[in-house]
Amino acid sequence: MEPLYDPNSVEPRWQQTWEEEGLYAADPDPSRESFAIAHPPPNVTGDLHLGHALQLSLADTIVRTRRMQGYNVLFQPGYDHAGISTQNAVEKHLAAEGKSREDLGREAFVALVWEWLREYGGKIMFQFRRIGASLDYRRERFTMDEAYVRSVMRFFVHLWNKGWIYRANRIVNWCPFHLTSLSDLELEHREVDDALTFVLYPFAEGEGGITIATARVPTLLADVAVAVHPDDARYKDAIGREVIVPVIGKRVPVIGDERVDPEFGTGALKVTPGHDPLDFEIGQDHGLPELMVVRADGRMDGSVSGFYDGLTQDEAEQEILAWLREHDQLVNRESYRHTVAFCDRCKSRIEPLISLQWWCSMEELKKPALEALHSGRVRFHPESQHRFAVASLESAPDWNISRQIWWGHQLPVWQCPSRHFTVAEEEPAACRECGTTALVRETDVLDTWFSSALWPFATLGWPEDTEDLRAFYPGDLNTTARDIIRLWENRMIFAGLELMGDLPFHDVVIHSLVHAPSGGRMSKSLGTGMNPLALIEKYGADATRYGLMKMASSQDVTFSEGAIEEGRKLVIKLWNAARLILGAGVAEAAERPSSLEERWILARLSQSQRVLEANLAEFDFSHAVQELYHLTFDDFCDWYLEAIKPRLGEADVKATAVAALERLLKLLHPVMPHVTEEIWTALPSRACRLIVASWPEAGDETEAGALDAVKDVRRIFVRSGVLPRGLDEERQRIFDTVAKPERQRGNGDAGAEARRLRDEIARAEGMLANERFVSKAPPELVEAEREKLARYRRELDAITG
RNA sequence: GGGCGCGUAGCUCAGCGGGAGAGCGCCCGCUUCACACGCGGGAGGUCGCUGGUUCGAUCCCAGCCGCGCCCACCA
Repeated sequence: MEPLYDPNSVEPRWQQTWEEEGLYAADPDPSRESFAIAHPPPNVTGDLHLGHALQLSLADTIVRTRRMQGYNVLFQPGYDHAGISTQNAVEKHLAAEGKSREDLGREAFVALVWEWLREYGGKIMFQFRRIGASLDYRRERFTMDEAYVRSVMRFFVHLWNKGWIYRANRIVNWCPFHLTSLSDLELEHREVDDALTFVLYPFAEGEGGITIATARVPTLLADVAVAVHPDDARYKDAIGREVIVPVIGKRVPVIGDERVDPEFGTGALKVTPGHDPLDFEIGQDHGLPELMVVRADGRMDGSVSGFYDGLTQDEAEQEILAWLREHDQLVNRESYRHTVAFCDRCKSRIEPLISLQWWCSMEELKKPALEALHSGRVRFHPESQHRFAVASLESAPDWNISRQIWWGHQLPVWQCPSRHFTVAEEEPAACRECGTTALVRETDVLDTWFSSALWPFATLGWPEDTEDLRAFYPGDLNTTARDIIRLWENRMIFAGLELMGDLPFHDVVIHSLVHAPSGGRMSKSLGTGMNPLALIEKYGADATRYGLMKMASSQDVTFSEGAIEEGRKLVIKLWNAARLILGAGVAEAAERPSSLEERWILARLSQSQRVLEANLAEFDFSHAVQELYHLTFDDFCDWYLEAIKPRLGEADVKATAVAALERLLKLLHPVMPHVTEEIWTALPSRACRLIVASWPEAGDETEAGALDAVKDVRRIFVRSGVLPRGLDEERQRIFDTVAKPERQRGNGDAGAEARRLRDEIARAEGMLANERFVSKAPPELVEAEREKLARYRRELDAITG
């Protein structure tokens, strides 16, 4: 074995070998229990970021463990077409050439996206390979594959036939750049400094008027009422009267509505149902019309009001302010900081507009999903996220499934001139109602998450009844970040229950979000991103996997390179330990312990394995990984190897060491697959690749504490410089091999340990002298304290003689 | 405004009712032939603040203070 371990030359070699030898491959095998993870499909135009790397490391660790445990494992890879995101990326490219998608037209633009994807898309799978993710790459799927499109169409038709899809005018979040509606979940809210303008609306009859406060002056052209709280004494008499909207001179009613906050502004609200969600609701309940004065592109529309057609909103605002000043109706204007919605993809300010959209009713879909969540048939980890998933599903509003963009799954809806809808998976020849062949397809595309919802089974061939589906559905686990629980997790759950009649998985791991060292969110645009490939190049994939998993303890975690450095240390340490054991020549692997330390390390391996298995079962990756670190460093290397080093020439000692190393490698493999496989090939007894070797049976742990007494003895010696007396032969030997060098150096602070013991004795005596402690504390605790006291006294005697 | 979470050694984090821990960093000593990518030792914490429960609280409860993320129609 090479003295120096170079992950960059070893790791890619194994990644290639495993894949070429078909060890990642999952094929239906009725003789074995299956274990399936449909890995979250990244954006096809995406790049590997830390979140992916973490997510992959966690899932791959579970996957590799399961594979070794004999399960028929499917780890499903693929991409998402990612609607707006991808369209955006391509449009940016176009913009660089001074073109827009309108210049090309829809068909040419979509063709360009495909072309662009062939060139720039799909890079991320290479990066997935580089981190060692054991996905079945033969099965790569894309949410726009021909077969996948059929699944999506089937889903839509299914929902339509159930009567759950409908069309309705709603106020939507409109992105004036993308010219599409966005769901609430595609927004980003930011604080903005605006002006709050106080405008007088004079009464139509008589003196005076009502002053309203607004942050969006131009929309007053679309006002249809002024609303006040019904109990607001200031305006009690105004309800039922009419006021005149400035500029346009229109008479509108004053209405009472409880949704008006009397504390805000003047307590009077201008009602603009066409441009504000709250106003829309109020308008609906009061039977008011919905007028619009802002166009889809964000500019003013004069067709209704007769004013400012084509002006920007800022220009219109200036015009209106001038008019108000002139007529003495501008009461006040103050600076105002509030949160405003922006498109989370292009950062344009959202326009609330009324638009005709397609919706999917959640009423029936969410019932079985909620039942599954409540009963725990599907469980989110940690528990707090389970509660969040339940709450967000319970309150889930109807799903706006249409988007007015070009890249995506076009709705399978055709309309005839008589406005009949024909919904079908394939293009119909004629209108289902009137038989005309003059059909026009709906131009909207589906929300990206509509297709994502099918990921766990569309990738297996649904709606066909495939062998893959029977073998790998339902799956087992999904790993994701908590920001897409509502977008994706909940939807996969109800889609799976509805279409497959079963859950897509029973466990959902909500992993940590890794923040930049500066504390904030990691994001490329903020310049706080971190490239995992750079880390892999610097430290190796094994170390990076280790480090990321070590960091993944609580819900938000600050990135620390030290954790990865620690992983690197562990890799190197393991490598050198293997060199020591295997360096003396070939030997068989057999557990033939003949001494205390040998029995001890075998017991420790079993004990540690149980801890590891328990940690993984709870998806506690951070502790799992730390257990492995201490097992390897402290116990295996610092104690066991140091103790047996002088006797490694003996056949039985070496055979046992090789056997112990084998078990250690198996436990480490799921976390650091490459270095362990590399060492494994040097073992004399290997019968197959480590990646498919069988997971060990945890054995007897009873000897795990056997060396503790020796460790204590050594500690006492090192600190006091005094050799304890009365060691048995076994301990004396271990003491001589491990602790002796210290004595020869004459290191240690003589008497320090004795002082420490005297302190301990005083503390224990003090506790036992406390009557309330002795009488009220649990008896076993008191007894334990007595035993400690006795032990400290014995240790002190051993030192001082 | 609501939800979730976090404040423990210089840094990143464990521990969560009975003796303050790890890794990194720092200091001291070691080129002992697996590993200086190493070994051994050490310094360094009123466990955010204030109350409460308890014989006992870093740990449980309440209230503050600070920080992060997610969500939200106060115009």
